Amino acid sequence: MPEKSNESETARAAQAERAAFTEKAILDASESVFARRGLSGTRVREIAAAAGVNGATLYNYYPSKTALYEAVLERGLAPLVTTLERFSAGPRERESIRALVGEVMCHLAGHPDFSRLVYLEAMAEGPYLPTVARKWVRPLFAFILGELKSGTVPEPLEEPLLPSLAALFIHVSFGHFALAPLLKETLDEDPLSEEGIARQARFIDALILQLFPQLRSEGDED
Amino acid sequence: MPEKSNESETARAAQAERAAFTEKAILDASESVFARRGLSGTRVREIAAAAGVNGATLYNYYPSKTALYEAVLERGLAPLVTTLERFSAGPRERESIRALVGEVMCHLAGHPDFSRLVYLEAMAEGPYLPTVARKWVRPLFAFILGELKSGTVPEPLEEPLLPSLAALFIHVSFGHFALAPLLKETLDEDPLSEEGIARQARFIDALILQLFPQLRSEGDED
Amino acid sequence: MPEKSNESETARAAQAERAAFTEKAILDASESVFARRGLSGTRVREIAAAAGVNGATLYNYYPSKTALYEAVLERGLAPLVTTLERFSAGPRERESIRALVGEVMCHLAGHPDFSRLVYLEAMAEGPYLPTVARKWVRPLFAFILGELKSGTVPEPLEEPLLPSLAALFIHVSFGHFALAPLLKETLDEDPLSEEGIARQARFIDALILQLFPQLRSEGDED
Amino acid sequence: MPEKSNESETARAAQAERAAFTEKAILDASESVFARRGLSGTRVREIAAAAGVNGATLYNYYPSKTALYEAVLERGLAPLVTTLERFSAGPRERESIRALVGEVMCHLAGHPDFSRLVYLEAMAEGPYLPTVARKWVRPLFAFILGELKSGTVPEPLEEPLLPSLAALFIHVSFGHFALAPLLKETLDEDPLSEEGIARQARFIDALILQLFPQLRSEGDED
DNA sequence: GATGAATGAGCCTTCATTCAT
DNA sequence: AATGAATGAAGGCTCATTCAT
Repeated sequence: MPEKSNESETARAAQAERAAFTEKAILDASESVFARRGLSGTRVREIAAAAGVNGATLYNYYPSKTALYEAVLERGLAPLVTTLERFSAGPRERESIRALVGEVMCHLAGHPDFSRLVYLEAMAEGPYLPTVARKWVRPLFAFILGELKSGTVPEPLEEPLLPSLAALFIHVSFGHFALAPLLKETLDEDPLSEEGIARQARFIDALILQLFPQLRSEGDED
Repeated sequence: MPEKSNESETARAAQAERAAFTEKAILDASESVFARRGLSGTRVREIAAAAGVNGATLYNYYPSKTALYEAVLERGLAPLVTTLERFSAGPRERESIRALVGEVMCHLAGHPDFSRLVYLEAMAEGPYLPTVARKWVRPLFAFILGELKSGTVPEPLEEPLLPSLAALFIHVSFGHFALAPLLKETLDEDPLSEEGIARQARFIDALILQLFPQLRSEGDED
Repeated sequence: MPEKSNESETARAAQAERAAFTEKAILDASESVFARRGLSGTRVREIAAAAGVNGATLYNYYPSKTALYEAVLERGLAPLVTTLERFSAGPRERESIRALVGEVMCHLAGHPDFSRLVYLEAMAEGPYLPTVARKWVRPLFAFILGELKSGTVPEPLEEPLLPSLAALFIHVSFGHFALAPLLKETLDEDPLSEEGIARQARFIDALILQLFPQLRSEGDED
Repeated sequence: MPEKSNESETARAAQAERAAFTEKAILDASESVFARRGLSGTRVREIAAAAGVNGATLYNYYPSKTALYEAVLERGLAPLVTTLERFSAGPRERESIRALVGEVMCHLAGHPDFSRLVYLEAMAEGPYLPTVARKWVRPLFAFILGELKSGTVPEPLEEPLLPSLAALFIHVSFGHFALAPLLKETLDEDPLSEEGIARQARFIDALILQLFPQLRSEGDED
């Protein structure tokens, strides 16, 4: 009996591991396909093929295509939210924005398809847009605007333009990933390569320094 | 007899006018729906409903949903291409970029859905992406980079970052329209309102001035 | 006033002539297309194109595709029925069957598509099949069987096989036209050419002579 | 474990059997409907209904209506081709034609709809006509004509009429099935009944004997 | 847990038909 | 009489989803 119990325990553990593996494959495949085709444009069979499983297997993990989409969205959003909360709760330093944008870029580098999901959802005016706005964009804007007001914004960027300035940071970070295929087709290099992402990160840094000259220190200028 | 000829001519003209009206309605509706749902995500019946015609009527004007999509893309792209050609052929002036971006923003204001189409096509890595890149983005980058190299770029923006700088102009113009629903949900105003578009145009202007201080003159500063 | 009357009379006559011309074009086109595609398989636009008129024009002459089909069927059937009636009413002669088959072949030569219509209708078990059977095939069989019984049928063709013998005449006449495309593809000549039709007529003649030796006379044997 | 393996093997076999059953039902239903309505005239929903499955299920087995049509054609044609090849390779005997026609009639009796398919395809001048001609009719004619030339053909059937004589065998075999509905409507019995088919076979036999008197032996005459 | 078979709903497209001119 | 524009009703085919194994 105990052996049997052991056996079944071992078997159960193996099965659980296998299930976890399958689930991750499904989520990864979903993220990739949803990012390219959108919710209504993706076919579950395409996801299944990309995940290497049968179409029916998806339904052992998620009750519907929509639920799968929500899971992908949630998985991509959560770390960003956490990061932002950490920054918001932490002490304000002169270059908080630079640091935050750096971390965000780093996260997006690991999930390069997630940006597209957000853009797709925005453009489709989809049902998850309010959630994304509430959980992520609104706090982000609050953080940035808080920084900006407490800092000194250079003359030409008057007060009413500050939201556009905040949005700028989304454009150059998320937008870089969203537009990547177009840029790749235009320039002769892949914006999603390590090199390309690093360069965009440096660009954002330089942009910030040029926009807020008071942030410059000796270390930035070499 | 001349009356009869006149009659039938008039009748034919009236019919042609009606057809032109219907075709424009179809194109406008298509632009709007495609921009929200993408090519594969839109249902022709939704376009037909938005255009106020029967689903079958679409096929009297365009042979397929795809052909309709291409027509919308072409209609949105052509004026931009023309504008860019005019600027490229014309004399270089100090603030050519400002002027060009201004005109582009103005065109986009009239076709606020077109930007989304471009983003969707980019994210889907669709079959028309190469065309968009070749006809529009590549010349645009050539123009901007030509300006930048001839002008003086401030220190932090070193040479390898120039493509990112060029892309910045797409992000703040097209990106503004593409992300509009998300911004609307986040801020409490519509980025697509006349006011919102004007403000973004002013922001771009200010951004340019801050990035290229040598462009500043007395007129810009008040 | 009288002139005007004359004018309008002339005009009316011209219009009537034109209408008659159009109607014949429509019927001819219909016969050709129906014979190839069947009732449900033909598209009215194809008929219209073949007739050189607009699709809507058909409806000025016939209320529906079905009505057009009936008209074609009737037009092809009527002369055959008339011919058969003439033979049935006329005096019996030794080679009545030979003469009748000859006339039928002659009519079919002028309407080579009509045979296919009959075959299509038969194979589809269409709604006009009973009509065709009643008006044409039943009287035809009655005539042939009347001849056969009055004549002497050679030994191997016993009584119960007589219907098959009657059907044989349909097979070699109508069937020749119906199968023409297959025969053309198989042999290297067109069974619908004048030469091809004449040869089949001769074949039928020879067949009859071989089946009913007592019909032979000196004239047939050279 | 072996039981489990057995179980799953059994299960898989059962599933395969079920699939084979469904596929046969689909093919049978297709043959029946195509034979009546032709390729363009049949609705896949009608086939599905006749096969007792959902319309979408058809596409689990065949990628398109056209592919289904081709499969039906192939299934009907293959045995005939095989039979003919056997006869062509085998020794020539006096009554080869009689025997071949007998076997063909026997096969057609089992697939009474197939003849109509061939006729429909011929009349429509469809895209599969060349295939049918090349694989079946051409070899058949070659066989028959080979027999005829080696044998003695009676006087009235001169050389140039031999192709018509070969075609006669198609008319009386395939044509019997194709025209069956019309004959049924005309006579008062079903040509597709066992009795009807047997009688037509006997008729063909008698026909041959009457056309080629030298084939007669004592056995045939009683 | 995983899968092949099956299906109802829906999508793009075509068709026969109508109507204003 | 003739036609271009418009449409309701399918038609072929796909898709997300279910179920038995």
